[in-house]
Amino acid sequence: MTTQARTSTGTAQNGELLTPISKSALPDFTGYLIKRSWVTIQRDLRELLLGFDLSQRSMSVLSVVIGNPDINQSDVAAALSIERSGMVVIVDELEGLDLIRRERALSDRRAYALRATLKGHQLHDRVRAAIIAHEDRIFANISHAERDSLHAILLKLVED
Amino acid sequence: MTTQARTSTGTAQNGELLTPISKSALPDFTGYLIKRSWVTIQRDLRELLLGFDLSQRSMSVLSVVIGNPDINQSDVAAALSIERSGMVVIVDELEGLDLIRRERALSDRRAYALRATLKGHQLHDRVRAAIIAHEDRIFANISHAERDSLHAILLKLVED
DNA sequence: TATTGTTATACTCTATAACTATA
DNA sequence: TATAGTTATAGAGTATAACAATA
Repeated sequence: MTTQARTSTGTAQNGELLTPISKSALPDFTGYLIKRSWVTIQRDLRELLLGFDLSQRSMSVLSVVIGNPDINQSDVAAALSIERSGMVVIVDELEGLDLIRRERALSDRRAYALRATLKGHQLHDRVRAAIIAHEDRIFANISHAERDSLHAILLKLVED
Repeated sequence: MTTQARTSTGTAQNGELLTPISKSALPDFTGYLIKRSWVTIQRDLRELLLGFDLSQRSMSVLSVVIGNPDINQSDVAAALSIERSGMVVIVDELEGLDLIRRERALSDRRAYALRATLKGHQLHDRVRAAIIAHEDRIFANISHAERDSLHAILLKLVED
């Protein structure tokens, strides 16, 4: 059982990264490419949102609340495919930052009617612009046609 | 401050799901569509791999080891963009299932030379076939041309 | 000094169950 | 009975730091 050793280290002598992943079956799977893309994007996005005191989830909630004034927490959770229980801390966070408010729903005294504050709207606009710039960076080396195509295909995929 | 209540419940009277996410800024971001796609794919993939006693990470490691015989743990970690420390439990798991073996590297007594067993190769082939079928299901309602296009664009994106 | 594998730790995210007040 | 919000909890997954053996 003579086990021949590899050149090790992960960086070849010329300084170029050797990525043995290309020699596996993984790049054949579109699902795996989607995962890797998301990891890359997420890393940059997290940094960006940190500058606004936002997490990815809280930005998503803020965006849905702005698009759907007086929506309640359960419906936001359903829209984002997250659990109702997880909404509490996110809404707490956003309320603490004075970005949204929990108004009392008139027709149902169990529920809140979520609404963004002026500050919430203003921050959302700024973050939106920052994310557009971030995506321009991420997709810098693929053409506009390819980018549009990517967007359209993913939209169809997500819509089921 | 008259807060008009919404129709609530998340499912309209006709039984159709109302997804207010389409009324937010989120679907404008390709990054968010990638995230949602990954969540959808991952849910199905997890179930699939569970039937083989594999996690997503352990399947990835098995695949890289098979594609790069006698690779060491650090290089696998680098290829998959995960931490070296996280490799330990994954390799333990794969070794416990008799899918890969930790051989001693000849040239470097600190490192292991990872190699898949016969059982590992056979399982990998079966899982690979199952994932291909899984992706056929996931991408059932988009054309082959679009699917090829999606794959090519994501490949370019991941490669940097 | 630097690197491999390892352990411990912590932090985030997610998933589940149970409770209260309303419906 | 069922639902909205809440709390507590446990499980993943991930990231960091430190250590022993070896380079």
